[in-house]
Amino acid sequence: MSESGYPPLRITPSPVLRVSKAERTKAVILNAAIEFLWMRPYRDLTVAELMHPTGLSRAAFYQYFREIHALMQALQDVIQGEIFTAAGPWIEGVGDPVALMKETIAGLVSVCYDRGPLIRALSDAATTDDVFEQAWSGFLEAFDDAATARIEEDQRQGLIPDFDARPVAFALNRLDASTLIAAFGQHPRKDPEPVRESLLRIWVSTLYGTERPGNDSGLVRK
Amino acid sequence: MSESGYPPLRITPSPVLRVSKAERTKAVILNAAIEFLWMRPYRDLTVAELMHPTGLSRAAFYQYFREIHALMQALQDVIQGEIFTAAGPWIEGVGDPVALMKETIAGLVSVCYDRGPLIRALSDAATTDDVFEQAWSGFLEAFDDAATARIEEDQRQGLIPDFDARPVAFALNRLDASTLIAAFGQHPRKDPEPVRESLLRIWVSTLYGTERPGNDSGLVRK
DNA sequence: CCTTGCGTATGACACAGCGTCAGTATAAAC
DNA sequence: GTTTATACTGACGCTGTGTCATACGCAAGG
Repeated sequence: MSESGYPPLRITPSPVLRVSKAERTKAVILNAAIEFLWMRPYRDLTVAELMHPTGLSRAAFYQYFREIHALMQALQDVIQGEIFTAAGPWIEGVGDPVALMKETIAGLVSVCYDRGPLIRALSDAATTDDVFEQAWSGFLEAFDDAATARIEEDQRQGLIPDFDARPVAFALNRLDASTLIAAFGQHPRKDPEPVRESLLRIWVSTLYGTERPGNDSGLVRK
Repeated sequence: MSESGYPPLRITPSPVLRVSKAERTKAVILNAAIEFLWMRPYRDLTVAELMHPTGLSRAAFYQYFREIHALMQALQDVIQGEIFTAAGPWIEGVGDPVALMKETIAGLVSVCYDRGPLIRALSDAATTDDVFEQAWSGFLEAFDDAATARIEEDQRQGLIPDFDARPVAFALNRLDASTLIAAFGQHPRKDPEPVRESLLRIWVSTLYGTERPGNDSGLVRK
């Protein structure tokens, strides 16, 4: 996991040749935004301040993004991918669901620790524009769908008790999002280990029953 | 619970006589804000639009509030009280902790349903100003302290398994806050019943163990 | 009935940030 | 080296903020 003080992400538009100037400049702006949002909150982001370190004019920004939320959208696209990937094991995996859960939570905590302030910026930006708010909650809802499906599947297999899956999935996803953002969204970030343990405890207790002693849950999926 | 379409809260400065004009005018502004935020998001709130229905000028606003976040602070003070009261049973109560939990969650869901859009406005406003952000997270942290103390007390009595209480309390509080705001923060609000059930399920499974059949948990506090 | 005084309210101002546009510079194509 | 397309810019008008100096209105005192 990256140390505080340096932004952990860098947009590089195709390492191999033949990239239009436009694409390169867009990446420059995106990286300036990442740099900015790594150290300072979204509310301080203005087009002028964003563009200053690039040496380009304020107006140049509008060549590449219709407005600041379009830039946030681009940032979301990048981070969204990382998060989906991290969540993969429990969502799609086969085998002991508690072990998969463990893996997924660990991955989520790791990504959110590494990207914390950026993710917080996305979440903050979502409250300031109705279109981008849609995009952000669309992202969260995609998780609701996935978790709901996973829970219902495990209910069919008798691994999870019978309850209305969607609102529980909804609540558990909000739990993750807001806990991770609150814990890692600003400097200094909290210690990730207790966060990981708590989230794991809550998910596992809620879905697969409480207090499993060993590493092996005794449950197997599929 | 109040029906959608009408703001559920009204500031009335001392029903009995002898109230300065200043206090009355302040209440007028506060009520205008409540009315506004009941139907429209925080991002649309401007001083001009806020003051228009009061018949007063924009400048008059600054006689009563240094800026818009001071008004939000005043709103927070009102709502914070309601929420603390609702949470009382589990935080301070004596007896079966699962029953108390049930009561507390029901109270929280009820208040947040009734005040949903206003609470969301507070939470949105918190991202746009560093001073008010402090105030809002101070409110949440007060809950962390209370829940941590409650969990540790129940751990001492052997009602809750031994784990690091604070991060779990932290996570469960973020769970409540963000789930309730996401569910009831805009029109149309979600059906409160499934939300209540899910939150209860998660809290109880995590703290007092899973799957208690009857109404009586068999546990007793104190 | 007319002043005086104080609390309340206002129009007008300077400032910050946004998004646009007509026009200029620069790179690419030939 | 000229033409053409692309990238970039300064300057403008607009919306919203927060702060003045000034005006209003109404009670108490002359």
